[in-house]
Amino acid sequence: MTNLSAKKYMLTPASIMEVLANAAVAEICKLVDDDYAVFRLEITQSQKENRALRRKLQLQELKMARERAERTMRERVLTSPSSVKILDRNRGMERGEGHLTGGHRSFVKPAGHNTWRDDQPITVDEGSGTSNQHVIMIESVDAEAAGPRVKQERSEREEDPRHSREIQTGAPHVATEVPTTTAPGPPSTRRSITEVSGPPNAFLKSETDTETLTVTHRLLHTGSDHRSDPERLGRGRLGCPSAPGSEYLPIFHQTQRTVNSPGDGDTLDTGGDDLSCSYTTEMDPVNMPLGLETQTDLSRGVWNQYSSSVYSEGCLDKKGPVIVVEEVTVNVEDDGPLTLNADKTPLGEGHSQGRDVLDYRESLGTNPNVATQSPLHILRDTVSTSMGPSDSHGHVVFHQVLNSKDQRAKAQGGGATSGSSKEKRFLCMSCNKGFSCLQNVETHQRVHTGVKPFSCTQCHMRFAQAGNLKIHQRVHTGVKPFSCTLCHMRYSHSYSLKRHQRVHTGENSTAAVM
DNA sequence: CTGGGGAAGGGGCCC
DNA sequence: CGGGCCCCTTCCCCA
Repeated sequence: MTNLSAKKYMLTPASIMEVLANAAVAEICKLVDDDYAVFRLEITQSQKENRALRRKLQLQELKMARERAERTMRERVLTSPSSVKILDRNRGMERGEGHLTGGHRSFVKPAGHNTWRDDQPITVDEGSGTSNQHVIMIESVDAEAAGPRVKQERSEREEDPRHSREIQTGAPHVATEVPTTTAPGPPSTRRSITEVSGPPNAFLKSETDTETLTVTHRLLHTGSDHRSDPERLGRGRLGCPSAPGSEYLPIFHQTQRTVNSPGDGDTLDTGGDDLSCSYTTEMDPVNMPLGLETQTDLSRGVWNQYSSSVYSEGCLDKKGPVIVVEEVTVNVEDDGPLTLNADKTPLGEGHSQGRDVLDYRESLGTNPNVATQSPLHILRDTVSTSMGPSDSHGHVVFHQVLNSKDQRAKAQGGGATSGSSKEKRFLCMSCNKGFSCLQNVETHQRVHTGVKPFSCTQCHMRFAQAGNLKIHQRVHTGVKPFSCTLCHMRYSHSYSLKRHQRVHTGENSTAAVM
């Protein structure tokens, strides 16, 4: 009774849970033990079978070796033949010594044959080794199945990690051959660009490397790689698909978009009767005239390291990754690393406009260079409450990567922390310059990226802005739509006219003195 | 002074 | 109505 009462006393919810847990554990243990016993039985049986087979094999090989030895001895005694002939007779399939390399031996020889070779009393082959017989057998099978060339390629691929990756992914061998045949022609250039966009990893590597890398990249992204799908690239206004985690440069996206943009066509029409200027966004590392030097350096240096996490593929120009931050407090440190309060980023939440949201924690965690090198981060404060968890005390420290132009731009624009900060909701992460709308900051970021999507086919000039290209067209067309009302002077630039008119008004002289 | 490129601001249109 | 995008305008700078 005392025991019972004690038990009754112990039957608290905790004790019940404990009892149940113990029962469950016991049951699980029992199941595990049963299964384990079964498995162990099977394993022991398999091991027994293995041993038996191995023994049988050894015996058979021993028997064959003895027979061979006896025959060899007999023939030696009778005709003193060469060992090669002996081998030929015995095997009937001599394949030449060239294949009997150590590597092949090790490649095909079953590990279990070591014991057999150790026991092998036969040394008749004189150099080839008895184990080579097995090698030859297996090689012959391989050779007949795939051919010598295939075998050679395989051995090469085994040395090349890229090849091995292709093998793993089942990639056609064609992929590895593409780079070797690429010529610096337009098609290859386009393709190279496409690859580049993927990873800034491959960004401005040689086309060969780029291609190879891209192929692998695509293979690794099968099924989810919408970037390589031209139809999925952005077109039109809403053409920039959100591609979180994408690794392709937006330049492609830009290519698709701008080429098909009716607005650009209008621009060309209004700009003149010439349609010579294409709005292609091809990034030709070779032909890229001027501004891309910056991009080249950046890409070579550091961009490629963070591209995958930073770039929103297809969205460099149109839509960079956006950090949506509520009530951001911005502190600018010239050389300090960028840090971002992780709580500020609505991770996993798409932007209300389908924009990519950069997981800054991940980027920073995987690559510290992200913060210091990415010109693509746009910091945006928003009043949206649906953006995910965030506290209202964001603290962002930017790292400035400023070249001379950036400095100038900053001087002009005043940066995010100066001027009409209320209006400038969008910040360039590279120079902290604030912009009133996202489009402007996206255009601005071409300053850092060096992306010039608009190219003139007549002189191969490239421009980051379509309007500048249009104005540039007047160089070729000779159109000077701006004429001075006070003199005969005509100008292609509106501001040139305005500047000229200062001459008439006398405003210019004072400005010059100042 | 002029020619021309780079860059930013902003308006208008469209969805 | 708001946001996004296109395009024009404006300004700066350099050769």
